[in-house]
Amino acid sequence: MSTPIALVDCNNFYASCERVFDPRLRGKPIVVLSNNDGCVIARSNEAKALGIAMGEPWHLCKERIKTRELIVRSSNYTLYGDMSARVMEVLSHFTPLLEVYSIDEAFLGLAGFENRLEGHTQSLRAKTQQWTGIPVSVGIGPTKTLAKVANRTAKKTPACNGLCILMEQEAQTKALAAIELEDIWGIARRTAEKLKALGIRDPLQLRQSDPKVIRRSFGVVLERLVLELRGIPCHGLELAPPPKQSICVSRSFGRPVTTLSELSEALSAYIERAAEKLRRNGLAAGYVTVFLHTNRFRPEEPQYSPSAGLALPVATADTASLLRSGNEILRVLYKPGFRYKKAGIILLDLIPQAETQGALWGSPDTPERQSLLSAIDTINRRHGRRTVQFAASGVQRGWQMRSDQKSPNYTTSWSALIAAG
DNA sequence: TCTGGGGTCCTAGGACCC
DNA sequence: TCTGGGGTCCTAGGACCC
Repeated sequence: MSTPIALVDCNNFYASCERVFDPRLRGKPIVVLSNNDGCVIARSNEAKALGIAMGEPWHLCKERIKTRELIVRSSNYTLYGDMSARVMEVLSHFTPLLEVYSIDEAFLGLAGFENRLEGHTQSLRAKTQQWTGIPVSVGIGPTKTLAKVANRTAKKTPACNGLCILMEQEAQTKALAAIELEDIWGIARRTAEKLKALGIRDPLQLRQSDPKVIRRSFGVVLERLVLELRGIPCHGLELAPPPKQSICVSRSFGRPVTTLSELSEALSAYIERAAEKLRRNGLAAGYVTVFLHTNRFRPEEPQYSPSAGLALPVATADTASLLRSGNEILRVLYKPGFRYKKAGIILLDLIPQAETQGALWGSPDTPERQSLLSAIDTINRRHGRRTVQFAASGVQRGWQMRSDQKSPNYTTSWSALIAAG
């Protein structure tokens, strides 16, 4: 038998968190709203029973649902993050093989528990509820995809008592027969439409289809999904969180914004937050992207959704540098005459801050500095953006340079560098 | 009037290098 | 000097997830 993988998922996580801190909410319909109280992002079972959909715009929902019972909360991510950490801590007592997959989900490797899956897991559920106040459901299968299916079955089937085990093919077939293509992890509307157009209408047909054919039409992602449905693991547990590749701060505006100065004010606030995130993670960014959006829910209005990026001469976590670059991009993107509804900043090319020992920003703008920048730029273009990690020791005379393993030619000589550039 | 925010991975094509 | 193949990088866009 293959190693069982469990998916532990907190039930109605944000709503359950609110309940932990306000027990009067128990048994009542609760919804939690997104930023600007824009739309519904969590619902208690009682709210689901009222027919409130995930992601439903709140302004439509409150027109429709007239129940005075309905309790509404704005989201409180600090609280949810804290509760999440507590839940994960409890789960770590039940296996060393723990992958924190999202704020409310974890994959657990259950090697060694094959003969007592049910007892071990029900004990895990009881302890999590007892120690954190958060109810969880568990699905178990030989692959992550089947564990996801099992978890969904556990939640939707009261007789499951919060636990569904799909280690045998017969049980897998039964569970897959009861769901739609769109219920499978990794399949959303577009892919489901395309599959159905090719005659693959349900999960069992997908499981039977030829992985190589699927790969040609849909790519490697769906090929792996077919294999996972057959019980062949393609996605292992990631026990250590992978390093961040990007940091994004974006917001919708409460009302449309038209002027450059208002956009700049908003964007600058986002950049400051992004720079704080960078520093908190001990990272520096080498590339900055800015984007704008008009209101996509107003197709009758002129639409404009530009974005542009800028490579920085040296990776930095300095707020002032990032502000300068971000606003420079914004001035290029901005066109008057549009009603902007959203803006954001994305920081990319993240490297550990320890690798940038200084910055060129503070140095005098001499011709020598210009030729150094241009030489580095050329080398980085040729060998990859991060080939030359630039380091200025600031007060000391001259510049030092470092290279990472990608660099074929390591040098500490500036004249050699300029010649190479 | 009112419709979230923060991510990842993959693909495809062109540029460039060896 | 010519040729081809293989590889990486870059960018934009699509699709999906929680």
